Amino acid sequence: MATLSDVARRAGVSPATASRVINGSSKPVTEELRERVLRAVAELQYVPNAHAQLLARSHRVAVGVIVHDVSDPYFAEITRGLQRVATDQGRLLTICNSYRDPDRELEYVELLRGQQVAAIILAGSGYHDATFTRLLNEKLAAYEATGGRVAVIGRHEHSGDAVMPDNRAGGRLVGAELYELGHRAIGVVAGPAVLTTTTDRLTGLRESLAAHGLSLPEHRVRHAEFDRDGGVAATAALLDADPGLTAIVALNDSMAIGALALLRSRSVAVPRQVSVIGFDDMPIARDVTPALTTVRLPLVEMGARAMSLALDPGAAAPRVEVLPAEVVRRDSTGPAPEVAPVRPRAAGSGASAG
Amino acid sequence: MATLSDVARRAGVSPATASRVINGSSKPVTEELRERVLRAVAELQYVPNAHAQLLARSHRVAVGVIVHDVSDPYFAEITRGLQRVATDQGRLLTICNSYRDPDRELEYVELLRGQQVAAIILAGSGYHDATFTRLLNEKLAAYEATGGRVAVIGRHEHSGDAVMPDNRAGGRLVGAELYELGHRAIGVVAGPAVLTTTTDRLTGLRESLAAHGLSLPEHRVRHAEFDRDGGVAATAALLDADPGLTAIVALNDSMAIGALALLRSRSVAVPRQVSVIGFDDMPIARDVTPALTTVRLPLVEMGARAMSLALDPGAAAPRVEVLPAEVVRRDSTGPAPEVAPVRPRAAGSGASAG
DNA sequence: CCGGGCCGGGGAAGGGCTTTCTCTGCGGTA
DNA sequence: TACCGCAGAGAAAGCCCTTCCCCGGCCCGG
Repeated sequence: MATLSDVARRAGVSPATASRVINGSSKPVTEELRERVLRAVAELQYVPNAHAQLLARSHRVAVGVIVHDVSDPYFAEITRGLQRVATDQGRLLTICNSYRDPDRELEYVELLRGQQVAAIILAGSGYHDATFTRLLNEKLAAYEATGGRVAVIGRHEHSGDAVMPDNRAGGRLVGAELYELGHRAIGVVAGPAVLTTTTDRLTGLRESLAAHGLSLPEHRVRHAEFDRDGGVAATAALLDADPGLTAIVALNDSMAIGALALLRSRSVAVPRQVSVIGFDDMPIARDVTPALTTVRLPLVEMGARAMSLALDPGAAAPRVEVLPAEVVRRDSTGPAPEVAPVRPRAAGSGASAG
Repeated sequence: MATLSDVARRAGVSPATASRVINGSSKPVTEELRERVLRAVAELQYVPNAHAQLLARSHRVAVGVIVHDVSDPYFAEITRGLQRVATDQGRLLTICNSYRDPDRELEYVELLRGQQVAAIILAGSGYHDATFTRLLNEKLAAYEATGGRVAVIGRHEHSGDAVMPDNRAGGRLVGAELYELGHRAIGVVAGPAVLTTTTDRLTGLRESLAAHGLSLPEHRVRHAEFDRDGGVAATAALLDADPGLTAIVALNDSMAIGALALLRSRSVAVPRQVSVIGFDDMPIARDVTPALTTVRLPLVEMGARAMSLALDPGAAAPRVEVLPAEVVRRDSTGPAPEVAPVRPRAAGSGASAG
């Protein structure tokens, strides 16, 4: 690789001058030398060594984000928001996928610290795991102690700047929505119990049902992976155990899509026999059939806000921005049927399917 | 930030020894010093400066990939394959989104070069743009000249190692499939004409139709963005101009989903009135309604192969791996209806919709 | 008893860049 | 004419780490 001194030598100037031309330093350089340098750069196809630059420069320009999985639309949207603000401020964004592995998450914090990023953003649910939380907070504290900035999205456990989607309120909206439609036999297709996002949404849902005197027994909540196939599995388990359900709450849209797939495979009409409601409102939600009723979270906005917090010098007190959830009514929910709606697969005859 | 010399000082050893302990060098260090160093590392929460390490070490460990957009499932799948192989070989993957902007793509090549990556992988369609192609090849050549490795996915323009999905054969499969089902009035919802992926698929389609004596007039091909909304727009234009179409070919699945959405909004039954076929087989294809018939490309495999090529020292001759396409029949295609199937929105009376 | 070889450890030279400081030479002012 | 100041260029000191090379002990063999 050509180096700066190669360029300088070829242009017949000192490395200092070459550097000044290349970086557009404030220090003036005569037009002639400037041109000689630029010509040398072009001829040698010179590209500065980014690592050497970072080492020599004082201020850090990159920002890191740790998500569960960018190819999950939920994080893809958040990342879009992060990216937008980062780019606006001339910063590079490094994306790390933890694939929901807490250990990997810890490793990535170290990695990003080693990369000298200006800020670390943690997106995605936290874990109910005291040891992990302590370890993570230690690492983050160490990072912050050396001037690093930290912002989190949707995590209670960190005490600094945070953007919080109102998962609990969203859960309440789901409960209210279904209650109004007359549903009383409600099953929940939930993500891993260890994720705070799961429990927050569930808590909200329970709260609103409780307000109407309904309870949500444990056997009507099935935990599985937070993805399409998890949704299929949990829905199947739910229906097998309790064929009388009239509504299924999926705690995210991916699972809801799995639920729809399973219901279709069992020829259960949605929403005539069973209503399905999701959570997040990812873009594909409007394109499945029936179009998915869901709780919308302002994902892009969440990303953008988090990046702004991370790049802002930071107030003394931690800033927490709570972003509201709202119901988006589409075609997968409807009034509860009046008769037992789901026939067990084996059963062949009987009951009109009004 | 604590530095290596901080650690060394605290442990009462030289930086050289500290470095050896931390990196597990082959040079032996007595147990006592080793422990002192490790304790100091823990106490100071020391993390090596990755940039300094890269500068000091000779060999490059990171690999860069430039995709159009990772949040597009097509690239998400490819990236998954890349990632898997990279991780297996202990390498870090840096992902860059060009958002289909050729200039940004050029910039990212420079950026990755500056980052001293061991290899650059270009995923996603090339462009019909001679100037851009020349510029890109120059930059890549310069990179390769300094020992960098390059592999491309689905691009003809680069002469080195490549993984090529067989887009043209895939196009032919689409044509054959629809012809067999009796479709003669076929419209194409195409991506930007400037992308080679678009033209390759189109060429294949034309070939197979021509083999049956059919032609594909220009007005039955509508170009738009390669995404859902592009699919909506192009399908609308197609149907408005030519209500007699019995089949719509979308040149990728995102556009196909847009096509389905538009058809649904116009109450056109799929596949009874109009068949829809996509391309790529992204995961969501099976979950839309009707489930999408499409041409499957082994996306993850493509990524994995490309990374293997990139990390392999490389033969003298460029290696090109062509991966086959195959039709996945689902529910969005069916026999062509016998009577004119689509009534213009405005028209109210007439023709039975058998 | 002395010299060579080996082992554990440190000194110091980079690696490529930025930036401060220094130096030169010029123009302007008294 | 003498001096001051400044613009423009270069020398060199880092930034933090790795690794080559060397050094001092020790053990062993001659």
